[in-house]
Amino acid sequence: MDETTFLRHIAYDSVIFGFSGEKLKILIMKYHNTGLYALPGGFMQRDENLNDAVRRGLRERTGLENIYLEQFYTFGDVARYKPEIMQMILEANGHYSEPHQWMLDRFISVAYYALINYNDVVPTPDALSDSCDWYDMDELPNLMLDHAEIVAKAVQTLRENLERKLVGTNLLPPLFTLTELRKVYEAILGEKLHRGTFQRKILGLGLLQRHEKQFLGKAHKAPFLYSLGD
Amino acid sequence: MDETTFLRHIAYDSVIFGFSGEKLKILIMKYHNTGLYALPGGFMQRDENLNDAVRRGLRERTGLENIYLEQFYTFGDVARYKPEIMQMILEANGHYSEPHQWMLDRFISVAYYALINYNDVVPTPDALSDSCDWYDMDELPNLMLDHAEIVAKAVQTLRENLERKLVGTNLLPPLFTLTELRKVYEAILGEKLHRGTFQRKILGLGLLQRHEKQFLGKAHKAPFLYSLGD
DNA sequence: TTATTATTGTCGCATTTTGAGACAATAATA
DNA sequence: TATTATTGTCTCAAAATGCGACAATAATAA
Repeated sequence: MDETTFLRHIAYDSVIFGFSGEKLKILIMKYHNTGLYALPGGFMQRDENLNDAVRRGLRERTGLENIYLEQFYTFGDVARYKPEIMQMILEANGHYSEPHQWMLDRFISVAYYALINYNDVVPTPDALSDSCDWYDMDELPNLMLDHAEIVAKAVQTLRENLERKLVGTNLLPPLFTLTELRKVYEAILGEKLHRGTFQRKILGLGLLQRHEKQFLGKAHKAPFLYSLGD
Repeated sequence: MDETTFLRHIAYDSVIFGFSGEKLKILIMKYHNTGLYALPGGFMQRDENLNDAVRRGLRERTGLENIYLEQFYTFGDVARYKPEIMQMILEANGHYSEPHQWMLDRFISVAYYALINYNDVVPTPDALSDSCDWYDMDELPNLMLDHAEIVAKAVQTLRENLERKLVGTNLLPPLFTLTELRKVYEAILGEKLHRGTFQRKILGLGLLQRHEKQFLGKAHKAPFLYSLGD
């Protein structure tokens, strides 16, 4: 990780959303011996597309390829330049050496959000952090720098996009029921939706394909499974 | 303009929209002796907020303060790194010296669009360019690098935001008629809108204040003037 | 075998929103 | 005083939405 590999002043942060079946969750990292919580982020290699750098980081953190990813804002205030915080993180990891000094300079951060299937992810911390865990969206720890603001803007953008694209399916397995999809919408929007109306609207888009029924051994009618694309 | 003033690798580009009364227009710059057309852009000072850097550039180019400004995407592909083009621009301006070498490095560009009142702007070129003029949105010259893609994404984002916010008024003077506002919408969306329906919807938002009538000396009923905010 | 339970797919109806034409009002001109 | 072009507003049909209802059904209990 030397300064000739990466572009100076440019970082990215990612808000990684997952859905547990009930609540919307976000992947948060904790740095060694500092008590600092942060969004997963990283730097851009000199010969690498910005989007590819983010995908590379997500792959390392989640093990997943082909993630649904959307860039939503670039944060560039001077106020987010706090070298003493990065210094603290580096020192807590035993990095006092010259090759890391470039990380103490000012950065702007391009922010992305990702939607992934909660169940096929094993969160993996990076070299500087000792954990990488799911947190309920409404029970996040105190995040460093402007990361709380980044999360807020991610949620806002996700809500706006939810009404335009059929995006919620990325938080579910390939086959899902309409009730599961509705619960995703409810978790994102933070409100209950009428079952009949939701069903009519989603099916009316003509974007879902119906498959065989899902028998869960429950004492009631079994729902159909659906997948994206017809 | 030396390399210690600005952050390396970071630029911005702005898509500045104006409305002539009929068509949507964009401000385009032409570089001296090169035949190259480009969006107005610039660099970020080391002690400056990203948004402030863009406002500074807009002020220099249009003379306006308090412009409606929206960040919409950050372009970071390797393919947009073409040092020979910047080299050509610098040489055409007689800048062969070391202090400009940092401009030949790779840049990512944060893109903004601005909505301004066409009538109170005198476009002003910068040091490297010899003109700065309005072009009809559907008659743009060939733009350098990925600037055509930037314009396309700006238009797409503007259309999406048009339905959410009452944003078209920024392209008009403080007082305007509903017909003028409708023509702005039609120019942005690229389609005719029904007069009665448009009027009902806009007034139904309750965001416009009605003022005295506008008498233009035309042989027909005079329209009311409106302003934003009640 | 038959009733019970919980949930699903879908329908119907009232309400709201939207699309499109119509018509009187009116500012200037003929 | 009639004509012209455009405005503000209305009405009616069509489409979309909100919300409850009801039969269907998969498993369990009686």
